[in-house]
Order: sequence, then structure tokens, then C-alpha cells
Amino acid sequence: MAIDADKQLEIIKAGIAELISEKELLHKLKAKRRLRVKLGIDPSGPEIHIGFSVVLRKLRQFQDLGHTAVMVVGDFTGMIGDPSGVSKTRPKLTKQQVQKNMVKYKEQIFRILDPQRTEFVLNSKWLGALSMYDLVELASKYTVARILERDDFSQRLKDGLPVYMHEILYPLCQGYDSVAIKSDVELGGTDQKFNLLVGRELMRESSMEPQVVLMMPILEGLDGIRKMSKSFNNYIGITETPKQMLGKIMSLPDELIVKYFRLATDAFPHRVEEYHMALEDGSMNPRDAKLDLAKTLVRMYHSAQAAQKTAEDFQRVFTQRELPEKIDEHKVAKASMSIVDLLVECKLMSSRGEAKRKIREGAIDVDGVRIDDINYVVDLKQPVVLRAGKHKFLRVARK
RNA sequence: GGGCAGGUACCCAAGUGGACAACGGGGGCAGACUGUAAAUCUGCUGGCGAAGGCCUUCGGAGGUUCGAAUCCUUCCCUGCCCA
Repeated sequence: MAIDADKQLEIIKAGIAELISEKELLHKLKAKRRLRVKLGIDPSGPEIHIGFSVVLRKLRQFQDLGHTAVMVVGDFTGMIGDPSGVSKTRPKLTKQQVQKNMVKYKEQIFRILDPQRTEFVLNSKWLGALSMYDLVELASKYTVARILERDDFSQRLKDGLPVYMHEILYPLCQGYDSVAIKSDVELGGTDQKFNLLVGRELMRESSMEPQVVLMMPILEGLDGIRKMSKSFNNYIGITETPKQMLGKIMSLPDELIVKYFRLATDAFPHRVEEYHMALEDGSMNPRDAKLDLAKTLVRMYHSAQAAQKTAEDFQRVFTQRELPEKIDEHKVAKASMSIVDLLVECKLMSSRGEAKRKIREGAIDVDGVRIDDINYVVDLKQPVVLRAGKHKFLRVARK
């Protein structure tokens, strides 16, 4: 390892929420070996979002320092469902589904991680092999009271909601993963603290050097309140189109601009600090900072050109209220159609009832003219531009 | 195993024979205002219909009734207390 331990520690500590413990990490770094840095992923929905990128980016830093990323795919634990946060018991995935999701996962994860220094492992490999005997052995390492002291469980018990037996095994399973892969460091969000600490205990029980636990701050999603997550539908996927990405970021609450810059982008810290100051004292319009944030993210996951173009389009449509440069086109067979049929046919609306409602609400434009008659018939001899709400545009032409 | 309380739309939750497609809140969508921000105000939020209206929905299956989310039977599920 070219970089000395103290310097590495400094890099690793940047932007983190909590480290347990710094002393142990330094000790591991000083040993000058390749550390195994664990990160668990849920194989159920193969979409990586900006929130998860926070922890992935930290992992990438470890890789750049010469360490190994060990991605533990929770195909076994996936059938339990992490009780941290929202919890619904999930259906067990088939091997094929897991394989399929893995392919998509890798494709996305390697936009951030270095494939040369990444291992992928499925935890069904060791968890599925445990016997009842092993399970009892494992379960004897933890008391019910300690498991139940977690907020999620105690809250649910208090609310009279069910807590299932298998759910209380989740932390033990995740902890056992650490034993199985001999992890030196485990990464996660602050909401993972309990699970991460169980890993330490189980490793100690197995006479291993306990893993160091490193937690990243939780990135709030588009609502600005809850953690970014697929289940809250408040996320920005890293494979979304430039337009979707930029649009979502522009609708982000102002208070999160700096946090997003810090945790999700590669913007230089001093520039972020400048923004921070300028936004605090009101000398900068938050919109401009936000647009720069949006462009930065689009550049990271797409390209500088895409960022520039999308930003220009955004200005055109929303600041100047003009049509976007490029509008998707939909072909229809008929020379004229009722507006309601047309909206449904183009999939701009999901049902005729909805289409009618939106027309009554004044949300529909044809060539810039608001339609307020649900019986309106659109003449399609010439292509027309249909607008539904603020940002859905579609050019409709005959086949 | 016994007793009690529950299961209602995306979520929470009211409704306990007809006025219920189902109060209210959250979320979402749309309009006004804007910076596609926040806040605020307004409207909408099962499907079909221009409308009258019709159809599907209140854990599942049956039944009673002119009529059921509401009553009965049975099954499944959850919580609490007792064993």
C-alpha cells in the first residue's frame, strides 16, 4: 500500500457519520494488508439510487486505497426483509430472479465501484447451509431483550403490531455474514447500526478480530424528510435518464442542496463550502446551486454534454415556458380522435376517468391551448403537441 | 387450549342493515402563486358512461334480506390477557 495509514484514515473519515472504532481501524490499516470491506445489498429490486450511492462511493474510496470490496448479496436474508425501517415480509426470490437481478446490479454498481477489486458473494451459500443445530447455536449468542431493544421492534410491540420470529433472526444472519466472509470493515447507513454491531459480537464469539463499523449519514429522498428508498418512491435511480434525474433534483427541497453535494457528488469540498456560505447569507439563488447540483449528478452518471443539454432544455421549458427541444412522438392511426381516447391511447393517462378529471382540472393542452371540454376532438391531420400537467409533453402524429 | 378486541381503498382510520364508491387525515396528482423548491389556497384521487346511471370493492367462502362493509355460519389472519 502506497499511502500510509494515517493518511488513509483521514480520507476514510471524510463525510462519515460514525466510526467504531477509529483506533481499531488505524490498527488494521497499519497492518498493511488488503482489508475486506463488506457491504450488504438487497437483491429484491435491482435499482441503485443516489441514496445507496453514498455508501458505495465510500466503498470506492477504500478500493482506491487498495482494499477489497466484498458485496454480500442478501439472497437468503432477502426472504426475511430487513426489519430496519419499514418492514414487510418479502416473498422468497428464485435463484433465477436473483441471478437476473445480480446482472443488473453489477452493471449499475460498476458505475461506481472498481470491478477489479470487488467480490460478489451470495449469503445463501453459508446461511442456507446452516443446520438447525447451527441455528440454535447462533441464536444462543444473543438475548431476546437485546434484540427487542431495537427501536423498530419495540415500537411495533408497543403499537400492537406483529413481530415475527424470523425477523428477530435477521440481525444474527447479517452478523453471521461478517463471520463467513471475515470482514475487516462493514459499511452501512446509520440506520444499520444495530445490525452492524451484531456482526462485531458474533465475530468476537468466533474468536475473530471484530469488524470495524463505519456508518454514513442517511440521505433524505425527494420529499426531504424520509430516507431515500424505493419503498417510499422518493428516490433518484442512477440509471435514470438525464431528464428524469435533472427534473427530480430540481424539485428537491432547498435545505438538501448542500447535503447532496457533500454526500452524493464528486464536487470539490471548497466549492461546496462556497455554496454553503452563499446560500446561508442569501447571496445566491438556491435555484442556481440546485441546477449546478443537478448538472453535476447528470455529468457523473451520464456525460457533461448530457448535463449541459438537459439543463438548457430545463431552462427553456420551465423558465421560459417554451417547448422542450426534443419531444417524444407517438403515432396514431386515425385522422382525428377524442381527447380522452387520445390521452389514454398515448398512456399519458391511465384510465378514461382520470383523463376526464385532468381535463376538468385544466391540466391538458393541445398545441398550447388549454382544453376544457371532455368531448373535444383532436384533429390529427397535422401533428400536434399534447401536454399533460407541467412536464409531460408528447407529439402525436399519424402513422 | 380459553377469553377479549380487531382485519375497510396506496397508508392510517370512520362507518355497525338502505342517503356508501364509503367521513376525516396522510400520501399522490392537478390548478393558482413560483425558482418544476418550500409555504399557502383550491380541486381531484375504483372502472365504464356526455349525463341519468351501471359495474367491481370493505380478510376468504357461503347464507339471511327487496337491500349487507354492516346480521348469521364457517374458515384464514393479527393484537392483548389467561393457561
